[in-house]
Amino acid sequence: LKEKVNITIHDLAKEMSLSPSTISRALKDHPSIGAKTRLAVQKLAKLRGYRPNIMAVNLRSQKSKTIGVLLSFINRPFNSALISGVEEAARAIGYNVIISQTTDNLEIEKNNLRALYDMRICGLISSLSIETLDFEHFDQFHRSSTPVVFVDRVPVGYEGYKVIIDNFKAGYDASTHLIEQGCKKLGHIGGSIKQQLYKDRRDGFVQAIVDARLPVDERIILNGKNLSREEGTQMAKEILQIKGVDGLFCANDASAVSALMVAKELSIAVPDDLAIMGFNNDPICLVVDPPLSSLFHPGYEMGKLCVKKLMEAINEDSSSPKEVTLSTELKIRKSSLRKNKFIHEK
Amino acid sequence: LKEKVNITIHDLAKEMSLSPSTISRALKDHPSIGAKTRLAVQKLAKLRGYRPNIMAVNLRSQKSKTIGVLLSFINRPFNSALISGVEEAARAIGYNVIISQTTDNLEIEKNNLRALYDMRICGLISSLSIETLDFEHFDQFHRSSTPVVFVDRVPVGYEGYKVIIDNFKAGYDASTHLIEQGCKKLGHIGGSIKQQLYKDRRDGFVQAIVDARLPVDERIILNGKNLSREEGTQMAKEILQIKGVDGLFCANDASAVSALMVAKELSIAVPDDLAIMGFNNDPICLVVDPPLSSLFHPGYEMGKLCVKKLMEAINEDSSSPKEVTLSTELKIRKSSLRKNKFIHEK
DNA sequence: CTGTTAGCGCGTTCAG
DNA sequence: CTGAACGCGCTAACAG
Repeated sequence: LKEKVNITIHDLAKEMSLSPSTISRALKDHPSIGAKTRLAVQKLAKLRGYRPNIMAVNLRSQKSKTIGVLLSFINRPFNSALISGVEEAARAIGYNVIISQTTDNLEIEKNNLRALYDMRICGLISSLSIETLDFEHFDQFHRSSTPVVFVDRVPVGYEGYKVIIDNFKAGYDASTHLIEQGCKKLGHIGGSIKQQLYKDRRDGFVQAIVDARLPVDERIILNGKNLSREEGTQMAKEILQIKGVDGLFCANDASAVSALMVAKELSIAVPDDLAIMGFNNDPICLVVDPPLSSLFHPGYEMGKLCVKKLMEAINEDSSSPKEVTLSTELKIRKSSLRKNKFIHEK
Repeated sequence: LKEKVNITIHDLAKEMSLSPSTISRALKDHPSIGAKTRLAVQKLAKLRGYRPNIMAVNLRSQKSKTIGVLLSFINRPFNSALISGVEEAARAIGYNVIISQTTDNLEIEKNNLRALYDMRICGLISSLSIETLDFEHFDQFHRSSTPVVFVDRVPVGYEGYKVIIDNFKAGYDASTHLIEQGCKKLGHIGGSIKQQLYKDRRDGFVQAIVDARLPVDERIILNGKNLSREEGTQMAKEILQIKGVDGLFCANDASAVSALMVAKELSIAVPDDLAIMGFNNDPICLVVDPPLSSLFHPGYEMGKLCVKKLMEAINEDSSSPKEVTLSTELKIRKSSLRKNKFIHEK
């Protein structure tokens, strides 16, 4: 019943009394094929609804035109924006996208990486799981010359392709903004120091305080594990029980929102008694009350850029730098705005 | 330099002075292979790091162990939760997941569907683009006996696999709740009536009003196009300029949040002067002020269930029904709670 | 300009 | 229990 639903070049060849290779060449505009046969072949192919068998093409060419994406959780605003950018850029140039999530578990990361390797993906885009400290499970790709682009959470000291932001500068800028708004005693809700990017945000934060000749108080500079809503609540409570904290820089928006809520519970006025900054600029920032200041972290653009870098690697185009640092942008909203309060963003 | 990074059964065969077919059989525990050779082969395979070439396996077996997912936008809370569920369930049984987004554009939907077809995916999970009214571009999968599971936005009158919620009931329940809270004049911000699910939500809403012997006022029952934040703002303004509207049921959370903001601008007290209900139970519901009541729409679970249904189709297991309707759940929060205000959810 | 041949790596007949 | 041979569908080298 499911007869000849997928026709092959052999079918066309037989029907036209030509050889399969002629069909193959005609379909891909090979110069050595005459215009009349070429057009005739293409016409019949279209008529019969011919579609090349990609599994055969892959086997033949030893590559798959498929990009693998590996990251912690698909359903997080930053990650899903990243994937969206990857998908759009990849699709536009005829590549497919296979996704894989680690749920921040190293064992799953290893297993899924293996599965992607087995699929013979032509390139990998990955952000490390929070637990990942060594990276030898990525070596299989290097050994088989499959390009890898790391994004966001990247290995320390890695020399290959990277698409990142300047986390130190972002942390510095965020804190400087708080200081400019008159904050004197700054706290920090940070992520796992296993990941360099959280260290960098923290270091930038501390440097800004030092540069402003303000005191650094280690009791209110905390680092968590996964920066969940719950963890944010806990850390905010811990920080806010210290007297006089008037500014708070959080390494993601979820924890910043938690801090906002804790402040509300404790009847601490935001921003007047406590100015708060988040990180990522998740959609959530615009709907909390007061709207949350944050650092725009360009997920979608980073996704598109990852694909671009991957193509440079595949095409062995070394004219561009392997490491790209995108700029973040301070999004100032009410949660941190003590002066010039007329500034208002929808 | 990239010498023998991928070893094949031929390599193993040569090394062990056996034939490739013996290796092949030994590796998959074929009963006709002796225990000693079988174990020896498996040991060497592991030692040499043998990995089957999936492209060859696919070509040989004419199938790919890859599930295609096609939906509007990856970076929307409901969709990314769905994808997350699909990925986890698929990965657990050794399937890969290819994603594809239509950006609610019919032409892109057709093109991407074609790309998925060409990949010879073994099953498709799809939610229709908002523009999609006829579905013949899905026929290619039916013709090639590739199972399709529709989810959420499903074709009208489709007889095959479907994973959905009861949108009529959800709309009815939402409105009934508003009525129970004392609302007398209910407005509705609805989605595109091109999609049955938005019609159903609206119909349920209207039915609840009728059943309560309250008047139905068409001027405050609107249907939009994409239910974006902006559209929500516009429709909310239109509805709230009619006097006496004291309840509002919105077909998604984005538009409900917009309505909340419009109410705030117009100094309309929520919930006392206006009770608001959203739909989907996006994370955003918990952080707006007041917290937004909504209908829990189980994206993650629906994703897992889609994979389950796909497997039933692939295994030709017809013992389960093709259509599954998951139940939604009313999440009552402050935005709609006029009575029993002590109820409180974190 | 076109046809023939060979092989990508695997699984699966059919022989032995 | 094991091996030889074949073909999945396509493309590229080698003829002519």
